[in-house]
Amino acid sequence: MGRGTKQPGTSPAGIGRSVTIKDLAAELGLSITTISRALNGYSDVGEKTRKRVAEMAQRMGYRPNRNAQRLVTRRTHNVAWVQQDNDRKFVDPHFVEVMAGVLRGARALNYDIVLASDTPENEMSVYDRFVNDNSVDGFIVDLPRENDRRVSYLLDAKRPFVVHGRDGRSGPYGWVDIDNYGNFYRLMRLMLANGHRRVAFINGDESFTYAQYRRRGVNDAIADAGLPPDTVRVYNSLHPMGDAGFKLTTMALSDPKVTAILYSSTLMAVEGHAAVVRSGAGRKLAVATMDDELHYIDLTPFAGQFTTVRSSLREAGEALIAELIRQCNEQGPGRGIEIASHFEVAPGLDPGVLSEPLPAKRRQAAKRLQPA
Amino acid sequence: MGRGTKQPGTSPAGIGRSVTIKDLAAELGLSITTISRALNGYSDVGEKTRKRVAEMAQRMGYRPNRNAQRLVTRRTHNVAWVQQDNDRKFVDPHFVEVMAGVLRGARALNYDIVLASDTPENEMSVYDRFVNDNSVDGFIVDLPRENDRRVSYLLDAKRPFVVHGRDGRSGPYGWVDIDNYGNFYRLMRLMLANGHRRVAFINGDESFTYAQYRRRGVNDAIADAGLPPDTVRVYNSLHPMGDAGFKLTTMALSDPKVTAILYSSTLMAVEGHAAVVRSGAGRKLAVATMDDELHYIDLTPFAGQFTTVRSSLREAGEALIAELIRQCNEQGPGRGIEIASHFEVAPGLDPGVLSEPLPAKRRQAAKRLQPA
DNA sequence: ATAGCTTACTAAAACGTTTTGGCAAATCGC
DNA sequence: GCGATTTGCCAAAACGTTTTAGTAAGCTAT
Repeated sequence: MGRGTKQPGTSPAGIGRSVTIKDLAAELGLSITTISRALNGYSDVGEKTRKRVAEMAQRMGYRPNRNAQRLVTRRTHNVAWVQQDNDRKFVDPHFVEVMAGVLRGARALNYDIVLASDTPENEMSVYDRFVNDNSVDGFIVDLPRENDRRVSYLLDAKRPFVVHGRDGRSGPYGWVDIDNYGNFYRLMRLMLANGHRRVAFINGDESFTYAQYRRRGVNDAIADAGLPPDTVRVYNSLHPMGDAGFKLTTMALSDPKVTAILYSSTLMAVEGHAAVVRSGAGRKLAVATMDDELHYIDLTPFAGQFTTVRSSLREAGEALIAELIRQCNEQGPGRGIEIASHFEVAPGLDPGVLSEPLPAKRRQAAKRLQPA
Repeated sequence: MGRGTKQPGTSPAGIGRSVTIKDLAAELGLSITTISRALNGYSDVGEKTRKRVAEMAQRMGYRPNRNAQRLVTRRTHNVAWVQQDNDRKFVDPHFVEVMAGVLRGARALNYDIVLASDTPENEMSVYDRFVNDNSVDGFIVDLPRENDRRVSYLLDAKRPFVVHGRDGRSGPYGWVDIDNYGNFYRLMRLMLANGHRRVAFINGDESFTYAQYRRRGVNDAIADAGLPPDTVRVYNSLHPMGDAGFKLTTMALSDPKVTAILYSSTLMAVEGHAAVVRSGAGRKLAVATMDDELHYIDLTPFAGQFTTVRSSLREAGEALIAELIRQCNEQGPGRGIEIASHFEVAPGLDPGVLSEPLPAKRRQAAKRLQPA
């Protein structure tokens, strides 16, 4: 046979054919059109027929072939989540919390998540693939940097997407975020109002916007109180967690004037606690932390010792997928959604200043990184 | 118009059509057959033609429509991972490590992961959906229980799948696992050889097989040493982490005879360490833990204090996807793959007994839960 | 009774690939 | 130089849906 042969080895998998719409049509003596329209709830199918079709579909175990549906409707009911695979960021356990929310929301709305990872050198190629091969309807973008390339790309490609966090640009796009700026502005103001004049701020990696917002909140609170910039001392944990909490806390405490520590993550606060206990013989410290409600780490051993501002990463996940699917259905521009945060002040501190609003000139600071 | 209308509201999304194989054919004056075969590396296309096609595809930005391919080939290049959504188990951060490995392997082999969650009451319906709607080629099953229903179902449905862990059944199926039994047999034997006669074992949830294997390893080591069963005292952490480590350690230490603690997870060991420090004023304890190389928790603060047996969850993830894809391509039964573990013994302990093999009668114990 | 409307159905086209079964021209063996 | 083989291409069918553009039968209003 002069038949052509293929080099790359793709062949088996996929079990024998299953029940199709055609089988139903044959069995019921109806056209496939009617079957399809009956099953999809169109009004031009008689009640009796619809019932007959539904019953037969049930009886024969009919399941529509998703790929045929996707081919013709150009909708996949899948959305993509691309994880950075660079050994450092990938493993952030916050991811799991957000994903839990996304999955829950997706299930409720009949979507699935397509998860993939990129290579750090070649970040955009995965997005490029998904944008062009019709395998997803939209995207979730996590951990944005300032003016994130992924956001630019997806805006350009006019694909639905939602960012977890904000990338600081001024144009409209879909995002879900907490008020990082406002939370840290308030946390810092709380410390200042309680007399602390040397605060260690253990922030995350400031190449990500969430950490930039937080830092600006802290700095602005100091400026607005008319205090010198060195009232705060910033330490950056480039590793999202791990030793950072312990080491950075030890470093911070080497300055004997420090009376308060602000953590950008609960896990670091917990790790740092060991350092506090170890080093500070009798030293009294005010500790505050942004607590993302990591579901698997329990703070009860530290209850009453930390001031926390909490928000739900699961709620964020559910909002992400809901907004994304809304965009898929309605087209139109993405919307921004802010997730609420709740303060819980440690007993020693006077919470008075927390209820005061942010100064008018700071209202916009929470939204953009660059001046508009 | 008497045209039928639809009740459920599905409509937009999906940008205008893109370059198809037909466009290429028209542009080049060739048939779509030739385009397809050129692009897919068949031998019956001339070299010149193949080059022309490849160049034009590149130039016009052609990307095959995955859904059309999937429809006709019955292969999706997607595999499913279904997470339990029950608020307790979902958030296990070990998941992230395994997933990182799976994603890396999937990328290398040109697959994507479809992630979904189930409802606890209705566990099987997601599998049922994926098995019947042609949206995935195979499955990854995590955290098996004894004679896991998911395994039974997928064996029945004759779909490719790989279990992370073993479900204890005797028939062949695909799995990737560490030697939980052997590791804990050895860990316990090490403690006994070093004179410990009252050991607290803080195990995981024994409704999962990994914890059952570990417990059996511990029990058998005691039996083989001719010691009474109450040489070990088992505490179960139903919550995979969180307060468990702290609370259970405190409980365990209330028995003053305890001289060694065996942890089933590094995170619990780390949490427990706080309890050890707090309660045990000068108390000397040997601590050993199964350390799954959680990438984001750094043990350097504890280096030299713990005996650990480590294995790579990433490696497990990569093995999972590789074995799964092998099954998809070759059909045939699944294979079992064991991931290596490495011991690191704390300075105070004599490691002598570690190099000795397991007793012959125990060789099979690592494989099955039920007697064959 | 009849024009027009509604109800309940359908045949055929389309979605974008891969695969099947050829076929004409070029090359080879002798 | 001639039959057999190889090379390089193609038309058409198939995958399983949805959608378009109907139509025939029954009902309604006059």
